[in-house]
Amino acid sequence: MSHQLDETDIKILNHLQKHGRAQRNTIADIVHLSVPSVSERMRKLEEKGLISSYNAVLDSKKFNFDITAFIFVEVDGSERYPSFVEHVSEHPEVLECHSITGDGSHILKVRTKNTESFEKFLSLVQSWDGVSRTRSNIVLSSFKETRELPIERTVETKK
Amino acid sequence: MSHQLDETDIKILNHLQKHGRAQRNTIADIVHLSVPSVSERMRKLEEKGLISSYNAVLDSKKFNFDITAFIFVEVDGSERYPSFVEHVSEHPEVLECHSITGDGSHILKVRTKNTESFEKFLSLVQSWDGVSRTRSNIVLSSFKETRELPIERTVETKK
DNA sequence: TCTGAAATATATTAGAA
DNA sequence: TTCTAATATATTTCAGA
Repeated sequence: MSHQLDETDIKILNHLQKHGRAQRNTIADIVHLSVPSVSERMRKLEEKGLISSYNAVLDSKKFNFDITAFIFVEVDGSERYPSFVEHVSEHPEVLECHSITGDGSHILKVRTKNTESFEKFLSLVQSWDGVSRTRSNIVLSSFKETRELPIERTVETKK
Repeated sequence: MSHQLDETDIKILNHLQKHGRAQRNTIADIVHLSVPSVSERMRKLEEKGLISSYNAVLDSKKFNFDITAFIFVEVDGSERYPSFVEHVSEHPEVLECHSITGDGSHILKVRTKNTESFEKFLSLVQSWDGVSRTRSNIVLSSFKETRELPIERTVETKK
């Protein structure tokens, strides 16, 4: 099944990607539609699951999360992947967990308050069943960090 | 300067991290305060910059973004970092760009529609001044992907 | 800071084109 | 799908504790 989105839907989505709490009348002005029309479109976009969620993004620095790191993990034996992923999901300091091609089977993006808590978490990861090696890259500075998708009019969406 | 957040602020922030468009009366019920009190607290949290932004998160799959990859880039000579970062910032397929410790000077998180567009972007990166090497890890599957911070009551925030 | 009541703004529903 | 008008909700303002 394939959704068809027009220019207006794209504009609405692009505005919501940047302004998640935007009011319907603000969006109505932008797309030159009435408020009920915008409401109806938003409802459909949400219903179809095109919008996964709305989130407030907090300022990491102001909450004293000083360490961001990428950890490459080599988990030996794919039969151990599920238990690894389960461990990961229990730890909120893990912002991302992906299985990847190339060296290492998984990459984690981790955020902690300081080097001490990072080191502690790293040790924990290394203690998990199947974890044979890790390699960490600590972030020194971040220039861009977003989840905004570059969607366009010509984009055909599916499923 | 140091902010002092109480249990109620934390609850509000945690709810907004998961439900960015939550209404004030819903939050008021959760924290057992009146709506004006919740409004006032939200206003302050935003004003202090603790909340950086509110965003709608779109479903990558439904928009046919099939490729997510991490690219390690080695940029030779730190005097070339600024031009590299500038290039990066012009490309919306780059979701993240960080300078890091260890091998490679930067890591990019990139999202494209398909392998073709990824390959094209990778070639472009390799053509930028100062880029001497890249190493890519393509994401096979993602188990967790969030920007939610694990904030708690005891957290002392600063600045 | 908080609350409740009033005023205002925003969102939803109904009905027609 | 869209609109306008009517209704319902939500938010803000403000007086008072």
